[in-house]
Amino acid sequence: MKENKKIPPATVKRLPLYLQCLDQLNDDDIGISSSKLAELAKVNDAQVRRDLSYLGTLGTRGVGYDITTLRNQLQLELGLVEGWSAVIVGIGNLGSALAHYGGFREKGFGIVGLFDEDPKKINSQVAGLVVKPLSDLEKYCEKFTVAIGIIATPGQYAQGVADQLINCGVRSILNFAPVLLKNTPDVQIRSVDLSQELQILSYYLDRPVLKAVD
Amino acid sequence: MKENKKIPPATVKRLPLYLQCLDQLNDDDIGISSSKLAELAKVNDAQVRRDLSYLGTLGTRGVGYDITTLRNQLQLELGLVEGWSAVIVGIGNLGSALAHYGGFREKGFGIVGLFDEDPKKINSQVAGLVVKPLSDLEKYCEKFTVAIGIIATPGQYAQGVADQLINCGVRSILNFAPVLLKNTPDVQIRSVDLSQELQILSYYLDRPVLKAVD
DNA sequence: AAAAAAGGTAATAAATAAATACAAATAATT
DNA sequence: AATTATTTGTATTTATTTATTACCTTTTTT
Repeated sequence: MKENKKIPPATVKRLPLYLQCLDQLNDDDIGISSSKLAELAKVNDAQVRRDLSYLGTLGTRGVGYDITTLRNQLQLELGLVEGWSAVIVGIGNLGSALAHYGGFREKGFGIVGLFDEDPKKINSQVAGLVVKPLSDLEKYCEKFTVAIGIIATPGQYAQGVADQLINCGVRSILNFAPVLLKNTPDVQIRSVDLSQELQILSYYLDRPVLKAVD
Repeated sequence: MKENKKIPPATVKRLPLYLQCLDQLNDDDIGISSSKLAELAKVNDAQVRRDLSYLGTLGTRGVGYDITTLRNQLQLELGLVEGWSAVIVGIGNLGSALAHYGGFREKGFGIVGLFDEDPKKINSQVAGLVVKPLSDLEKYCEKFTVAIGIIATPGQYAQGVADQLINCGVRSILNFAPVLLKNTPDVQIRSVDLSQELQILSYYLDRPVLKAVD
């Protein structure tokens, strides 16, 4: 099942998970079996093999998967070797936390700009970058070919910021503001709503036996 | 379809979304139809009706849903009126941002304690609370009947913290550390991995036509 | 009285996940 | 060298979950 680029969304969602599991292994481990990886990722072992088969023939029968090869292929498929540039808009507590978050750079994403409209924040330094006004956004997007916009503004500004980002050619948006952004063709939008996550947990607080969805 | 408490996980996940959509309406709106709500939440209108039917017979045929009733029922079902207490462990940039985040209190969650092991952070004030060492966790959990633990530590400490939380009787955990926590019976664990979200976006950067899963 | 609007729900379709099975390749053992 | 055990890759089936369609009922409007 090679070369066909239609990887099911549910599989795509698990690929970063597999990558994470590989990172948790000992440095001296050289190979891993589908059953071991399945155990770490808490999924079925046949599912691991099926998921990975979408990336090509990576394993060796009777042996397992070479960890380095597997990691490389996962990174390649996820586009983590392209060195995508990202900007963060809204440098409050959350935006600032995101700017400091090491996990982004580690995975190949470079934060190249921080933006805010608050005069008190503009020109201040956060995580080694100078916060700029939104009017500089277009300039930055051109200069750094920004691929990803991260929105961490209060809800009421999020749609406006999204529009500006899209206008500047940004095709992927990760939204932390607690609002639903308008869909735009050819633009991928993912939203993480912290309080919604807590609300889902809250539902299951009364019902500890039930099983939640990821 | 009343009284039966088996609401499908996919539906539970959408309930906070519906609540959010209601908040975006004008104050003078009194009622809403399933099709209007569906438009706001970007789902199918029959789905809205089916989802809401799990909460009982809330609407009126030919009329629609009364917004106040709907909001109350959603909050009730999600347990947002119980006033759950939560603690945050790991007061770095992200933990600090979470402590300041107003959305939690707004939805009825009270952050009653902040914990960290770094001596430089212990006894410092963050968002009006004093950061305490983990050794105080048990005391707090008893005193405030803490229901939810939020983990914002570096990955390597997350499992240990989770174990301690569970040990103190906490039954729900929201994990921001980039690791998979062990499953424990009767404990609900939700993980938000910021870099995984970005990785999923990254996959679709090359393939703007495909549709991602939530 | 008829038509339009809107919820509730049964039935169907689609997507996802899980399980099974087995051929093919490799490694270990005898 | 032959046999046995292991493990991937994949086809097939089955089950489960989720989403959509269709239609009936109730209410409001004309």
